[in-house]
Amino acid sequence: MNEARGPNRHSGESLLFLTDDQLRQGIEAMFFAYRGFTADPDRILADLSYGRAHHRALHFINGAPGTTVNNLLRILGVTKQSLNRVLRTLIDDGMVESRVGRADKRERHLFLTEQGLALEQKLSDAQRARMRDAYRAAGPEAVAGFKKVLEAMMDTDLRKQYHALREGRE
Amino acid sequence: MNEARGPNRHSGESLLFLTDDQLRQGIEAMFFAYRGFTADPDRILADLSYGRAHHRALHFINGAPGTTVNNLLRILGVTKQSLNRVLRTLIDDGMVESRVGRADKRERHLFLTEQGLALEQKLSDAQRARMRDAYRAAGPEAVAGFKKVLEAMMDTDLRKQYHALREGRE
DNA sequence: TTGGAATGTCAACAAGACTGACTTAAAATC
DNA sequence: GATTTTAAGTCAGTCTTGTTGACATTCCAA
Repeated sequence: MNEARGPNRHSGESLLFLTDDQLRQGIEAMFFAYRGFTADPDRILADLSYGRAHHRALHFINGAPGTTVNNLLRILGVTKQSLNRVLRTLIDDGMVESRVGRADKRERHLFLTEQGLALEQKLSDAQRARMRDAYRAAGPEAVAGFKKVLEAMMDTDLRKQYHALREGRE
Repeated sequence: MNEARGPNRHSGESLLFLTDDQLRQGIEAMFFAYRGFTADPDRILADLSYGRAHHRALHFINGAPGTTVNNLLRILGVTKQSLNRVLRTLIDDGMVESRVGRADKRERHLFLTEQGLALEQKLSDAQRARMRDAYRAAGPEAVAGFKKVLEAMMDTDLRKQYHALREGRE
């Protein structure tokens, strides 16, 4: 509405995607998409009396086996008290194993047990299935754009961690 | 790794974006990007002893002035008790006005007050600024792909609501 | 007029985040 | 060798935001 007036007027078609309405639409798309993004694992977790926090821990321990508690803390962006509660239940339930560091005995290195690996698989299968369907429906070019925008949306330090994770897997 | 073996092997480059590793990367991108997405308004809200729930309510009331409580309930996907608590504080603080319906007096129509409008502006300015920077950095084609994938990721009913909101603004 | 729908309220509860203070053990530094 | 710093864990308390369940009110409609 009123694209020719107001502070967001623009000369050519090329900037249409930067109007307030377009940005607002993007914000709502993020909101609704994130709901979908978490919906499938949330359903599985509810039956196990686990929450999203447990999923996140499982996900990142799986992605970087042997990671330390401090490392995980940085990635998840929560306090150690908050993570500890979640980690405690996962260790008690035999999903995660905590091994004292060899070089530095203060550190605890975290690993998924077979059981933990199975749960992580189950959760990420559900999440990947939705991701796969969305990717397939949108096509490879859209996926490239999707990642490009998401990456640009991250905080600088989070973007670094995102890249560090990728490199660790190569 | 091992793209030529395993259950996710593929014949051509065109499907590279559907490997488990690629999907995992997309999942992490969503996680980190959503953190960035909420970071700026969260900082503003913290000073006002409001939370994300207040922001969401303000956002959607602003986008559809006069909406009913039930309507908002559907969009936000929370229980009325949960919304009511948030709405109560916003009404008490003079951010939101609740008017009894004219046609149906059971319904309450929700509007932002001037003060509420100002706060919503402040919050969405911060969020839009990040969105704008990300859009600008990624370019219009990437933005188109971004929206395409996000939309495909939504639940069917949420996608309908997303479209309904867009149509309401035209 | 009676049933059902929309709204609101009270109470209780849980997950998951937070802060702050403190301990233990080990490593690093002076 | 003594001191400081770091990593992890723990205890206690708080806050937000979500949940159920029960119940009252109002009002539309069959």
